[in-house]
Parts: sequence; structure tokens; C-alpha cells
Amino acid sequence: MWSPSRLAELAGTSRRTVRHYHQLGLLPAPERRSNGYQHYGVDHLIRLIRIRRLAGLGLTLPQIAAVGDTDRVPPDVLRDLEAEVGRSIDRLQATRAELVAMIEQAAPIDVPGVVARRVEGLPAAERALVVVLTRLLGPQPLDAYLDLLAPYRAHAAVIAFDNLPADAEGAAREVVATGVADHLRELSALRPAQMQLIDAALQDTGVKRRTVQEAVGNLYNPAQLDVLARALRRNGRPRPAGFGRS
Amino acid sequence: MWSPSRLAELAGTSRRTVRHYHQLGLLPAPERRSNGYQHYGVDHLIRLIRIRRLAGLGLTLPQIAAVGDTDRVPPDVLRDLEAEVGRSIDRLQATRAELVAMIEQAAPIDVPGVVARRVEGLPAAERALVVVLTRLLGPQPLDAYLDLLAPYRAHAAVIAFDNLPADAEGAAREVVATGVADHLRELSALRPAQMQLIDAALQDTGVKRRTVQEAVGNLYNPAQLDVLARALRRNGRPRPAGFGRS
DNA sequence: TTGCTCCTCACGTCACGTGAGGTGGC
DNA sequence: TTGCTCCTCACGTCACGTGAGGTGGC
Repeated sequence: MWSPSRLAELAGTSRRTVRHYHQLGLLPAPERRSNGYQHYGVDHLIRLIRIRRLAGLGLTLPQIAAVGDTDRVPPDVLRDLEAEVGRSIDRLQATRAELVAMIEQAAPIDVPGVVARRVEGLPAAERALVVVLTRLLGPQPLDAYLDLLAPYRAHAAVIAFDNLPADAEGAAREVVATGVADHLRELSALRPAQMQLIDAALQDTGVKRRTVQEAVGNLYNPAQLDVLARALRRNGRPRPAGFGRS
Repeated sequence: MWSPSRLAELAGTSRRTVRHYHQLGLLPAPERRSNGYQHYGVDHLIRLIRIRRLAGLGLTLPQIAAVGDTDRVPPDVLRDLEAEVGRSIDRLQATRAELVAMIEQAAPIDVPGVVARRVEGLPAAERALVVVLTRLLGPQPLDAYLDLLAPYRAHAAVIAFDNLPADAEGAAREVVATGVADHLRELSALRPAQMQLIDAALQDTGVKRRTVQEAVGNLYNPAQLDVLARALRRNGRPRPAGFGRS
């Protein structure tokens, strides 16, 4: 009655798909004419339309095979599917919002749209650290960190730190370390809650803190690392996590 | 610095994924310790996080390779992605609505939820025909057809037709044919607009009409097909497409 | 004869998952 | 010694897509 391509067309699919369903035993084999050509009847079409409907609803082909010829899908299967589809929609809507934000702000890649505006103009090492912290900190500690970033960087000692060459001499290092340490103490006094939030987020067994330390050790040159160590010694214990690092 | 599994964990992915990116050249090979163990630095982590971000936004791995180390995704790529994500969301929302309808109505499989209530209690052949018509007719002609279905079936002659055995005699066939033909004429007079809508939808080169005829020829027994032929002859040309079929 | 459809393998796609079989570190 | 991680193949997954090479119908 119908050729393979006609059948596929009527069901809105491809010949290969029909063949695939034959191979899986989802669709019964059609009759053959004397020349070997296959031809399909209305039963095949009904069955194929059903398979396509269920596949379109998100059932896997084994699930469709399990449904077989019964006229209802088990309700729990439907509920699972609906929940799964709901999650997919949520994910895609978040993705879409992220894309829209990136388009509108012409935002850079490495960091979510919300974060992008707050890391503009940072030196490469700082940006890299922010990228790592987006994976290590939860939303709130990350927010606190980003809040502190601007006031932290609004100080000449920090700029000096950024530009410190690897072979800077001890005296120069000490000057920068003093400046950074003083500035960090002021900042701690000014925004203690945020400092604590960051610190607490890095607590868990210390594994996160060690990760930050390793990242920092990789991102700065020896002179800069030495400055950080000096600044920390100078401020004693209450080391301000992501800032007073190492 | 970091082992493969630690790197994967920090980026929220798997070791195999990391290996896959190496194979594709997306991620540079890490350094090796003397024992052959790989270890990764912060550069690898940054790069891996970037790849995962872009993959999460829907870029394919070749697209990510093309973006490389530049800090912006080309705007047209972003716009294409956003459009594609939008279409996916639309599709999934339609799927979800369909699933919800099926759950709430405990609806059967073969037919969309909206159609389900209107084909309850139909004999198997009629249901099969409706399934085929959902593929052949647009929404409006299908709606017209479903509208006519109830009044069409509210007649003793139609029930007699359903129950006609394959070996029914000529006299019995003629009685049923007369009843069906008369009923169809009345229906045509009563709802001419809907009849015409269905008829028009089946026009296109006649290929759809022939498909309906083939389906009908497959769904009814010889006596029933003979009745349909008689009823059509009796009513002359204005044959009511899906109803007065063959 | 030409162009179209039909046939059956069988490899390719996409982004990894999942063992298989063996070795290093504590 | 045990348990854990590390290593490198290499086949498997999912639902088909895409030729490859050849034949039938008009």
C-alpha cells in the first residue's frame, strides 16, 4: 500500500528511522512484493505515529517498547517525564538569560553575566582568581568577595603589587607588603561581616582554602608571593582569605 | 599541582571529559611527574571552566575550539544560540502541556490530549482513521471533522455499519447504505461549512484524499467498503470526505 | 536511456560513559 | 597487604544520518 518513504513522510519522519525501528523490533516487518519491495499498511502507520508521538514526549525507545500496544502510558512514567521536562525548561531558561545578558553587555566569556561588570579592568591574575572562586565559593560568599574587590583595589599599594617585577628587591617588597597589610586591616575593620563570610566559606576541611592557595601560588610571581607572605605575617592570624592569600 | 580527578572535580566534570578534551586538542596536555602521573595548573583549570561554561551555553566542542582563547564569543553565534534555546523552550513547554493533559485526563496515547476527549468510545477503526487524519489535516479541518463526528455517529445506521459482518448479504448492505447516505445528506445540509472545510483540506493534488481512501480500504471489511461505495453512489458527487469515504 | 525510488550493509555522529587490565603510593 | 588513585586502550551509548554500491520501474 505505502512505500517506505511514503510511510515515513506520512508519519513525519525518515526512512532510516523506520529501518531503525525495525531493527529494534519496535515496528513489525512489512510485507514484501515479488520484487522485494516493502509495502506498509495502515497498521504500520498507526504504530509508527504512536512511536513518534511517544518519542516526542521524551520516552526512550526501550520505554516505548515497554509500553507496547497498551493504550495508556503508566502514570508514573508520565510524571517522571513531566518533572524531567520541567527541569530541562528551567535549565534552558537560565541558559537563555545568561545568553541575553552576554549579548546585551557584550560580556566576556569566563565569568557569568552578573559577575562580568564587577571584574572589568582587573589584571589577568585577579580575573583568573575570580574564575576559580566562582567554583569554590557559593553565591553569597562570592558576592561578598566581589563587593570587597573594588575598595581593596582602590589603593596605591595594590597597584604596586600588581606591577611588582619577579626580581624586585627586599626593600621594595617590604614597602608594598606594609601598604597591602595596612590596607587589608582597614578593610577588615570596615567590612568585618563580608570578610568573615568569605573566610567561613573556605573553611570546610580547609581543602578549599588549600586550593585557593595553590591557585594563588600559580598566578603570581615569586616577589609577589613573598609580599603576600610578609603582609600575612604582619597582620598575624586573621588573614583575609581570598585577599590576604597564600 | 592538581591530579586529573581533582581538576575535574574543581570544574564540576569528569576525568573522562578532561581526557576527551585532550583528545580533541581543546585542552593542552598537562605536565607529567616522573612516574607518568599528570598534574595540572591553574591555567588548565581556567581553560577547563571556560570550556564547560561554553558547552553549558550550548556551543558544540568545535565551536568552542573556534572561540579559542579570545575573550568574547562572536555576537552572531550568541544570537543563534539564543534563538535555538528559545525554540527548544517552546517545544519543551508544548511537550510539558501535552504531558500534563495526559496525566490529568488519564488520556490514551495515540492522539493529542485536546483530541482525546472527543474520540472516547469510538470503535477501533474510527480511532485509527482519526489518528491518520491528525497527520493529514491541519488543525482547523481536523477540528471540523471532530465536530461532525458526534452527530454523525448518533444514528442507528452508523452503528449498524460498525457491526456489519464481512459476509453480510446484499439486502442488508443496501439497507445500511441507504441509512448512512440519508444521514450524511442531512448532515451536509446542517453543517455545510464544516463539510467544505474538510473537503478542501483533502484537495491538494488529491494525494491526501487518496491516502485517506487507502487507509479506509485497509480499516473496514469488504461488506463495509461495499456499503460505503453504495452510499456514495446514492449521494452522487458531493461526497463527504472523511465520512463518506472510499 | 534517464531519473527516480528501492534495496542492504556499514561506518559516522555527538559528547562522553564504562569497563578492562595493569601499575603507583601509603 | 589493603584500598585508593593513576595509567591507557577501546568498546558502548543514543537515535538515528549518511554515503556506498547495486537494482527495479517508467
